[in-house]
Amino acid sequence: MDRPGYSLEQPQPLFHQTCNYSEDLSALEGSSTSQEQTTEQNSRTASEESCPICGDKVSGYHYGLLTCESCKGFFKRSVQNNKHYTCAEQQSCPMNLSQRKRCPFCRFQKCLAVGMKREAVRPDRMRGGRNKFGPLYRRDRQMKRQKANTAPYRTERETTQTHCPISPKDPLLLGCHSTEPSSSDAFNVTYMYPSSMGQTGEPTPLDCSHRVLTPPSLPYPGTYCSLSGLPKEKGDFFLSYSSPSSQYSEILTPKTATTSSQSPESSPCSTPNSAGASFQVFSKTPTTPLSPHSHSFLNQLMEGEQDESLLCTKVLATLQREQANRGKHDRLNTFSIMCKIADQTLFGLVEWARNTDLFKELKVEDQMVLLQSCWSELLVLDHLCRQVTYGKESCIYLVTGQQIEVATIVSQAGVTLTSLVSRAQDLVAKLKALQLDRHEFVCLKYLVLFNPDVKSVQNRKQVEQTQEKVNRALMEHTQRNNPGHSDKFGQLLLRLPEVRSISLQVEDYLYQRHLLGDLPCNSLLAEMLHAKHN
DNA sequence: CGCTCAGGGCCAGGC
DNA sequence: GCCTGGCCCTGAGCG
Repeated sequence: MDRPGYSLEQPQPLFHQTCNYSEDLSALEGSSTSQEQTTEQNSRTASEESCPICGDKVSGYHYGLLTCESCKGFFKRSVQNNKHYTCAEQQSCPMNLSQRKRCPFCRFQKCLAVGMKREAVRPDRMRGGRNKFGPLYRRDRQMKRQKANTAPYRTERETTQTHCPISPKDPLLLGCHSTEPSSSDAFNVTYMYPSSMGQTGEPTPLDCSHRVLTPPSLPYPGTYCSLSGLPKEKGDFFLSYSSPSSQYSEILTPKTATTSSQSPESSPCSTPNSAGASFQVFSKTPTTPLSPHSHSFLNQLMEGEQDESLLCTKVLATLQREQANRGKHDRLNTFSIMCKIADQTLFGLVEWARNTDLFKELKVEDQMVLLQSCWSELLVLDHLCRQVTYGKESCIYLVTGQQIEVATIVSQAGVTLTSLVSRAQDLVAKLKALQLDRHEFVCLKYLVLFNPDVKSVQNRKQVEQTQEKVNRALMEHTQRNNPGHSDKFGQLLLRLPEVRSISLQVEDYLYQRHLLGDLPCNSLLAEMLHAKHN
């Protein structure tokens, strides 16, 4: 499962990515005033940084982040002219100075993936002035200045010890610099770090310059690390996802089809599509051209896909913040960490849904009831897809890039959890056998989301029509791309009741833990559980 | 009120 | 004829 740009031989520690824009700034010297220094630092910062899309020289902030002049122009033209590109390859074309012109599709996807904002392109084409991101740009600069000012300290830390700003004993968040597992480890977890982590693990809103996004999210294996906080008692372990402390109502309500002024990419939690690369492992991506209709519709469905590396970055950053805010003796236990991870993932899924054009066409009330109905199924589907994509047969692959041996979980978890794990693994095996590809996975997500059978949906017909449309697209896609496997479409649909069943079991399990007071309050996960049980 | 700087327009060059 | 990308213009916001 080699992936371009990632060495399997030389695992790098977490947060090893350095921020090249600031490394040498500490060496600034002379008699300049602090203000002059700042200006100089800023100009050097901008001029020395490379464009996160193509690596060219950055010319300033454009549409949300520091980019080169050419990507600025490309992005502007693409948005202004409402371009719809297609990729002749596997939607994972290399993007650099010499190859950026080859595939506008991948270039545009990367623009979105690194955080360029469509809404920063003015619909009225008015010239001049400042956009609404001004304050963000300023904050970004301030943070970079801070990084620049602390460069010597940071560099020293990087080379002497862990790169993790929090407790070096933190089992889940610690970079695996310790090469030997602690003897008290309950589980050994193979760490596979994302390359896109910032130095501090705190992604700044606009600072995408130190991210390596495409090929994205291609973690590399690290050394073994411990999960010393793992269950002392059976059942103190939960398998899948996590979410942030944001309030559900806040997340869901602001956007409607007509009032939304933000494009999908504007959301701090949206993770625009670069899934093409994330799914390279399938390599069974369409080789037969689709009909223009289903091709464009499928592409539309794919557009809002989350980028795994960004999600990973966000989840890790949230976990680190959480741990950093806690005392040395107040560490999150494993179950809480898993809940946080699930909470973050769920947050990302809600963002995904909210940002899809089809979903935005629904009334907010319908959006809410649909999400409240299917959130756990989306989580399960997401988990399954991650396993199909990255997971080894005997391991559970977490969104954080970590792997946990199934046997270890089974040996230490309670009955319910063991059952959940094995059911999920069975389903993973079936999906692997079916050679699920990313288009199919996305269609399944839509089918789960647009469920006309949900009670109290007001515009049932609209939901039904969307589901039918996706259904048709999925059927056409599977028929075209699997001529020798005429029943793939039916087989895929047959997996959905299993997903549903597992998700109900997950909900029950979580609710039980919630009643025991194990579930972190103030989480989207808890809110969703409450919404359903009320 | 002048300066900054990010978005828009223009246009030569390349394909 | 379309796309690219470098350069310049514009003007809101800030000090």
